[in-house]
Amino acid sequence: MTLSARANPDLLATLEDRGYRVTRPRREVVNLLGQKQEGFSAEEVCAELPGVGRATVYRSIKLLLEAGVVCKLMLPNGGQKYSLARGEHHHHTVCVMCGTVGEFRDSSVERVLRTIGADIPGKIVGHRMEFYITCQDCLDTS
Amino acid sequence: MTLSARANPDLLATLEDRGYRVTRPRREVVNLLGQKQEGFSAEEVCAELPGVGRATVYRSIKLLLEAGVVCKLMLPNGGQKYSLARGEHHHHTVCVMCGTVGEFRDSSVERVLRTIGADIPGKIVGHRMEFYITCQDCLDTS
DNA sequence: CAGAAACTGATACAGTGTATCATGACACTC
DNA sequence: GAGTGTCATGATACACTGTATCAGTTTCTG
Ligand SMILES: [Zn+2]
Ligand SMILES: [Zn+2]
Ligand SMILES: [Zn+2]
Ligand SMILES: [Zn+2]
Repeated sequence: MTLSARANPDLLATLEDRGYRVTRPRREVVNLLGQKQEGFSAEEVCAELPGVGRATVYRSIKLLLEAGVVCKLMLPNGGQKYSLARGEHHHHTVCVMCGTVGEFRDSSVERVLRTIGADIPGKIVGHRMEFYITCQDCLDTS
Repeated sequence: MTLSARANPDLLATLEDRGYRVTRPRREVVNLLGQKQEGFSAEEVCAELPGVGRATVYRSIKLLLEAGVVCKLMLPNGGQKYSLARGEHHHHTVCVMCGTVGEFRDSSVERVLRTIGADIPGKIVGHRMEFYITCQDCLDTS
């Protein structure tokens, strides 16, 4: 298994490559996300970018999601967070105490998932997997 | 892997055992859910039970969730559905076309997940996993 | 049957995301 | 560098799912 740490992709270039215009609001969103090492919520981004409309923040995140450079995480309570996708297919851990997001890759999971997928009737179009944890910091603090 | 098919638990008895009162609204909710073989949304239940208040429907589903006899599913778009939990730990498939929910168990996944969990710093408190599919019916129809 | 405790449901609220649409900014050509 | 078509913005309103409140009702226990 790989606990990740790798360089951020150039989010702005990703948008440009996909034919979207480079605008001030998009630059601001993308710059902010580029700093964020942990997961973030859309509202959090809105709050930190008062110069960018809420709708635009949501739209930008959606574009980045579709481009595959941002991923969406589901929390146990139904909430959602986002996280930069640095590189290849991976999955996430979320601390249920503090919300910190981690990332990991594991080829054996993917292999098992492929095996299961072969037994499921119909066509697999994707999968989701998250670990809910109490992170070391939260364990230490309590 | 096991593609499931098994008897429904007695939902009402589950609530009773947990010290909750047996009331008409709860009976109605529980009876309806007992029929539902596929996933369902909370609003769908509300619509089918005009004699039960919306809040009560949500509250009842929450109690059944906590009791572990109902599970929550996350859809790719962030939506949520629920499904009866017939028996032991399992995971779900959701058709992205028609929304039909399936269920499967697989011990090798769980084994791999335990292995990964051992490498993740912190304490694992749960996990989530869903397959998104296009089901056979939807494939046939298109 | 009486009383305490739990439950209900109408309503209002909260959180997250989307639709609308008039206005403004971008990129490209000349 | 100005002109122009198209795309993007953001204020607002809306949609959806779930929760908080609270007066009034039902259930259970004794
Ligand atoms: Zn995977
Ligand atoms: Zn933590
Ligand atoms: Zn289907
Ligand atoms: Zn599992």
